[in-house]
Amino acid sequence: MGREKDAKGEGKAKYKATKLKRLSDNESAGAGGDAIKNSIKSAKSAEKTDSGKSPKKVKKSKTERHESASSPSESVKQEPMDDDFREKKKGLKRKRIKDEPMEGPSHSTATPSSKKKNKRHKQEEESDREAEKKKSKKKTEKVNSCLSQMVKKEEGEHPISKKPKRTKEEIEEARQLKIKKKEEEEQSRWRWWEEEKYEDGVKWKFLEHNGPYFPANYEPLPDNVHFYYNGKKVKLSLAAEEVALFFAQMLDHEYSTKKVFRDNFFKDWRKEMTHEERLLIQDLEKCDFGELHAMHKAKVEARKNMTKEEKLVVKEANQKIVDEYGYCLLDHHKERIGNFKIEPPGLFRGRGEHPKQGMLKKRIQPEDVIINCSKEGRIPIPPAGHRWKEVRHDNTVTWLASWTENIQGSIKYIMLNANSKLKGEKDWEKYEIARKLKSCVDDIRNQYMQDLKSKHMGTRQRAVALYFIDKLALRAGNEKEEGETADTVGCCSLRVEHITLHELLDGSECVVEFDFLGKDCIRYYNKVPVIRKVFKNLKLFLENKQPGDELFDRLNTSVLNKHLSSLMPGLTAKVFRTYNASITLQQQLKELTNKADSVAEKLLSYNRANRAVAILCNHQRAPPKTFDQSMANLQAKIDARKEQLALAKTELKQAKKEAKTKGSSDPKLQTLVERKKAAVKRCEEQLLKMEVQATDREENKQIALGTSKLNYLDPRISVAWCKNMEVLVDKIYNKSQRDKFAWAIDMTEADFEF
DNA sequence: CGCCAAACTTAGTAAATTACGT
DNA sequence: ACGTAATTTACTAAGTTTGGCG
Repeated sequence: MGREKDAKGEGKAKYKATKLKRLSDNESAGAGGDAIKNSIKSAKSAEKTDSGKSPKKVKKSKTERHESASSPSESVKQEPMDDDFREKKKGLKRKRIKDEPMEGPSHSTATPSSKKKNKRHKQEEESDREAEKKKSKKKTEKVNSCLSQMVKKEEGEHPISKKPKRTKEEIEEARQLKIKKKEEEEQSRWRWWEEEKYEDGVKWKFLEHNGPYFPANYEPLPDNVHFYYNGKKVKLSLAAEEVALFFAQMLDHEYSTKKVFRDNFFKDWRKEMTHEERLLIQDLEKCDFGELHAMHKAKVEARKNMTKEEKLVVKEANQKIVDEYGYCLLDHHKERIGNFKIEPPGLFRGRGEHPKQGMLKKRIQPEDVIINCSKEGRIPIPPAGHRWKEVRHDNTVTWLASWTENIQGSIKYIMLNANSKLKGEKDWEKYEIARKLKSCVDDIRNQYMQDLKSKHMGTRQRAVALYFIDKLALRAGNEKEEGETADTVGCCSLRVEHITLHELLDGSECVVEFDFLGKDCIRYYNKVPVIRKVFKNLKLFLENKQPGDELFDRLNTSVLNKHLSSLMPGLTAKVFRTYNASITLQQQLKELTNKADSVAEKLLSYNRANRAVAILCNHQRAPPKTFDQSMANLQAKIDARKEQLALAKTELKQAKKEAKTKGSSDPKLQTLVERKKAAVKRCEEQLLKMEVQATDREENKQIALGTSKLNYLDPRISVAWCKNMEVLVDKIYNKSQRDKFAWAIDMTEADFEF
């Protein structure tokens, strides 16, 4: 699929370096920390979608924010490092822990884990290798018989006795079962982090799966549902009807009213029509999808109103699909697949002002799909009457199947779940690289501070960009093809129109005001005091440029990353995000939590530390639909509780008075006093808890914590914190997060330092 | 070396499920 | 027991980085 590439390079105003200014500031660089002090009310783009070319369109409705004028010089505190992760990525071998107690260069923290592991898993103490073999055999069988087992299991239990309330024993039994299941799961978990890594690019030795799951074929409309054109009933061909229904289903959505969306849809829809249909249907405005829309709504409603039994049937059917297609066998271990379903056809909805919104995302056929698996072992069977596009056996990649999507012409992959070895190992490695950056970040910062004074314009641009990436955790910012995607930028692709320089703003000198749309059209708005050298460079970069010109005209991500990797193997722009996120969490946790706090308070602090990171990384969310409502509810509850507390207090006083006057010897009165005291205390605690909750929720209104938790924060920091603070890991990680971070939970001791 | 396809991570939102208060 | 709110999972778009090729 040829993507047309055209006149984009044209506009690059190549900037001639003017004379070099000697700048005299010598503040040191520093990152991460500052942003935290920013007020929580970060600006979610009011006009998330307003991305147009016109300069500064976005800029109007900024929430006034007063940045703390914290000097950028307070750099992140450095901890002594025991880590010496130094060899090149490629030759990385992980030592088998039990065999050789590991002075392994790369994963210093694995050592403590081995100790613990020995403690915890005495049962498996037969020779490691033997156990391995046994396990894998068992697993293989398990995979095959998995479905039947599951069915059996359910039958075995008390088939959830219809309505009758369950007896205490039954509840207890269920609980026991849960515990048992949990243990079983723990037992069968693949502890890949204790195994040796494969050489170089090899990702697996054996891979077997059932191929992707295809969405059901299109069901034609029932006879009583019609499409009308220009007021006349029109029976559409199957293909055209399917696409019409896609549109009808979106009629409630705002974007079905957008011009670009409608135009794209109509154009693509017409491509699906027969010649006759195309002749007839020329104007979208004359199309009446009313009955299709109504049918869809009725279906949704019906689904909602299904009885318990019906829902159970659906659930079981889904489970069956998961059992059959949701797992693969990778090097003798059963692994969950992340996205085993082929994406169903529909109308493309990009984010923000996407030029391709509304285009038809086509149905994928087996003939479009490439399968990747072992040569030996079963090869997935394509759906009846079909064949695969290709079957290949490439063990240097991690995907099981792929296809090319028709909107952008990019490849989509079917890959493993986050709790798999392949994903986990990579994740671990990511954090090790970030920790390595910790050990040399000072040098790198000194270097780019020097480079700010370089006589080469390119070098200075690189230095300023790096300063932003480090201090503000901006993304690298690849260039994008105009017209293919929404107009968003990152660091290297910033344009003149995205920053405003203020010699003096809100009492701070040298303030850079950023306002641009980043990934997913999320607005980045920030006013940041920078060091003078950076400020002066920026002024220089802006000279003789138009708002639409690139700020860093001598720089792109590839230049930047090449430079970075020369400073430290494995270093790229995004490592700074990981590093600054993780180091910020660690530092904030240290600052905010006390061992003496209650669990609720500790968790609030954890959330706050997490939030500091989310703010740094600009992870936003739409305020929940019901936010104001639920906030009001909570407030009402707090008020009610306050009243109750007041009442309890007067009662206590009353009781005390009585106890005093009517002879303090009366034990009944004494216990009454005690009881009232307890009530007051309980009330106070509950009130505090709710107030804490309210604070937490309010502060979180438009901040998304999940993204940083899942992708930027070294889980070992959190696990170590839990150990130190005696907080259950379950309190901060839910089930799937615990699965994803199983490696960290298993290997991390309380003394872990990022 | 620049360009582009490939591969993989990161991202927000919608749907589904579970928890919770009445 | 039931309806609502909160949480979790599913989904897939949108980034970054690498490496091969002309």
